[in-house]
Amino acid sequence: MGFLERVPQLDDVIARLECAARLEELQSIIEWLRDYYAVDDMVYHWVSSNGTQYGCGTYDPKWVARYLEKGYLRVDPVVIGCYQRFHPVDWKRLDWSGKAARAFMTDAMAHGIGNQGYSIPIRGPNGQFALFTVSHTCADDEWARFTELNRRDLILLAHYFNQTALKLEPGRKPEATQPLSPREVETMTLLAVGYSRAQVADTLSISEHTLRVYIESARFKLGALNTTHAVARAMARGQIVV
Amino acid sequence: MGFLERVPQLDDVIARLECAARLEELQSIIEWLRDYYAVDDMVYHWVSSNGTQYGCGTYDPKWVARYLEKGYLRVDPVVIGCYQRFHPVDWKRLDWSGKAARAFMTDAMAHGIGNQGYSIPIRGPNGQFALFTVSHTCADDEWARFTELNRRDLILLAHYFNQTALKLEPGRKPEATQPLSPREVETMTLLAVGYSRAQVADTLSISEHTLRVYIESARFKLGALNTTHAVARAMARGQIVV
DNA sequence: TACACCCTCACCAGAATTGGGGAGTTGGAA
DNA sequence: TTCCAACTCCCCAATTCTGGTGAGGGTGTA
Repeated sequence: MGFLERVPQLDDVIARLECAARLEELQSIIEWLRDYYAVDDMVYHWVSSNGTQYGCGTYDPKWVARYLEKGYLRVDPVVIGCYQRFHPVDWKRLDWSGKAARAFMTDAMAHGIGNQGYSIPIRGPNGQFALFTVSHTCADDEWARFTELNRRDLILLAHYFNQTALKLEPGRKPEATQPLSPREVETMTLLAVGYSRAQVADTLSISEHTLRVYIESARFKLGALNTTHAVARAMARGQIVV
Repeated sequence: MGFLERVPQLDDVIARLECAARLEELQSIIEWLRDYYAVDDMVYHWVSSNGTQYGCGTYDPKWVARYLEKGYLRVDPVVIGCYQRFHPVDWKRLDWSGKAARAFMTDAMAHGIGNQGYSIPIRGPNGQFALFTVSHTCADDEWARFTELNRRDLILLAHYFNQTALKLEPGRKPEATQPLSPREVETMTLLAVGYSRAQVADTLSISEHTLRVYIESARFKLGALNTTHAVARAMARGQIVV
């Protein structure tokens, strides 16, 4: 029935990804894929809401170390650009203006990063954000052909890499997200869309005193220091929909 | 090179999706897919951050109307469950306890919704959230075989449906996201992690007066009514990373 | 050279939020 | 039944936030 049932190699890779019991295994899989596609580099990089980072890929370790040391995460136009969009994006279409971005690019080039790149952003609840990137050194038209041909492979691979990485994420369980009660959810939601406490209380037809109890209890459950923090956490954890 | 280059039918559907110039075309494509996979129903449903909803699919219009009228969006365990996870999920694995959920299920059954279902959540920045769902009436083992076989097709289709829907979304352009200055980003970020204004000013080594200017200007740029709203918007739009 | 934007600082008064208390009802779960 | 969690209401005082206006120096672009 399925479109894809006749592609044993994709099946194999996905099966290997799904069976992986340790994050280290992803490294060998991604190296295999790099060779299969005959590109310079292939990288899966994931950032969770609490700042945890994990990555596997074929970048020069020196470049990875420098990237972390320099805090390039907040400069890299690939990360910034992908953070704000959903679709796979060619590096050429990103915003490389700005002093910091250009300095970053020359530094990357000096460390052997290819002039072409294609990155697939992946998002999940709890502010999860991951990138699956392919990079290469070649001419524009050759790169266009490559991405056109392999886009769908890469989307699927990005998805399964992320699935496996999330499954194996070590610091996942401790975040025992305490569920909010319906009233607390309503309260947080209305606060997140700009209502003042008085307006929220009015909207929910309860007294402002009662409302404060909800804010307090939600704040406690979310481990937040103040109302703004509580709303931010509730959003980041996907407990409210704004 | 690519794993998938030999699957012309998937190419065709994706090409049709990418060429679509109007949301109505998605409807005929999804009907075609429903027939191709020989399932009861197939639905793409998307909710944007401003509450806009869009859907196309093969559900009975009466059920869709009832769903909207009853506000089932906030009751439906499929939506609630998928909102908090990233991976495709079988309906059987969702939490159907709770009075509201059970009432919803019997109502859905009465409207001819299948007993089996498989939903793929899709997420983007700006709180975008979409669901691609396949539903059918059959036995558990038959359904397990179906999902096992077609999971990857469905992931790709979900992706391309979402891509097209976002591209065609009418209320998308007006959201001219005004970029925040570095200081404004720092301010919003620190507020989002629970710092008080005094703490933020201290951390940034500026006076609290200055800090207020940033908050005010960020609030203005974000079109926010207060600080909490500004932080929520900055987060939802991916302008700060918490 | 303008112009625009960013960063920095200041004043003031009113409005809103916050941190502690305590207490009663309801409905579902053990 | 008993217990717990959720929902509702109330007081008070200190702290914090908000809204408006003004002003100077730096940097980069047109």
